[in-house]
Amino acid sequence: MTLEEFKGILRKYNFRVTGQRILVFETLKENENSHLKIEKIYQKAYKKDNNIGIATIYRTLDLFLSLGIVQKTSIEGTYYYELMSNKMDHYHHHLICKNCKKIIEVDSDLLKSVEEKVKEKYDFIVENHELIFYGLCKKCRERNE
Amino acid sequence: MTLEEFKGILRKYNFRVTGQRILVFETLKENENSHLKIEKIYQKAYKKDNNIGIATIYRTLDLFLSLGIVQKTSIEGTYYYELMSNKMDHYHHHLICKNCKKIIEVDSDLLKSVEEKVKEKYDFIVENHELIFYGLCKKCRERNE
DNA sequence: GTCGCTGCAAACGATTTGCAATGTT
DNA sequence: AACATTGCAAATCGTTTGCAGCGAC
Repeated sequence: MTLEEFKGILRKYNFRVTGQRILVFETLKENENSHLKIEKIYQKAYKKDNNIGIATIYRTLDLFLSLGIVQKTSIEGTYYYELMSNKMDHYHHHLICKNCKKIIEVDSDLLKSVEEKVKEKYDFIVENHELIFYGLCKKCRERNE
Repeated sequence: MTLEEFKGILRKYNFRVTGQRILVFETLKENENSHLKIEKIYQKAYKKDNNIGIATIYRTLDLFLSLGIVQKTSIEGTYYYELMSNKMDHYHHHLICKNCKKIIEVDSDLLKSVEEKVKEKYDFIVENHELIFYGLCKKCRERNE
């Protein structure tokens, strides 16, 4: 999503294009492959404009969520935010390294066959899922040898 | 896990068998197939003994967690507790119905082949995982027809 | 009798809210 | 000019902590 597309979404729904909203958008954009907690987003935004308040970060992220601009993921009790990309609509998995805590994004559809089994066995139709694998990434395995 | 086995675990590690610990254990035991938030556990325990304080619930659940008596799962920003059963050690999935919010436990190992793919593609070794499917259970589909 | 455990209330951290000032339209 | 948005500080919520008294051993 480009900055202009982003502004377009705000205008389309009659929300104002403010400096703070652009700031938060750009912060997320610059960290497109990370997963940031609210506090981290606030710190990064604050560095660029030390006038922004944390309440604005909360309100802005809530707005972005309701407009489908960001996606939020709950991992071990805290929420992480990332810009929505179209690939992640249904297929959204994370690998979390126990050691370095890095969060790796997985974008392929690993679960099609699993969802079919769930339908058969539990008569439950899956619309979305959240899958987190905990383990060790390559680097951390090598470091521990 | 029986009450006597539970007391055995406490004694084994030199923790005292108190009325409150038994109360929390029994509350979890009576709701073996549900997933309860802290607040709910407190309410249920409070009904049986309106002298118990919520701080005790927090401390007791922390203790149970460290002793492997309960398992806690983070779902959409809050933690849910349930008595540990041996089947759930590695294979622990949940189906959450969007409509009735019921949480259905899945105990079969659906992900063996997926974990192999993760190893190949991301060079990441999975030690544990948390999988949540969001969708519609049978009852809610019928109700909405 | 010792000391681990508990209830209470105060403290804490994360999030939300009310409101006057500001910025976008 | 109208009013949506913001920063600030106070309020609120869930969780943790310190401590005196109680209860298990």
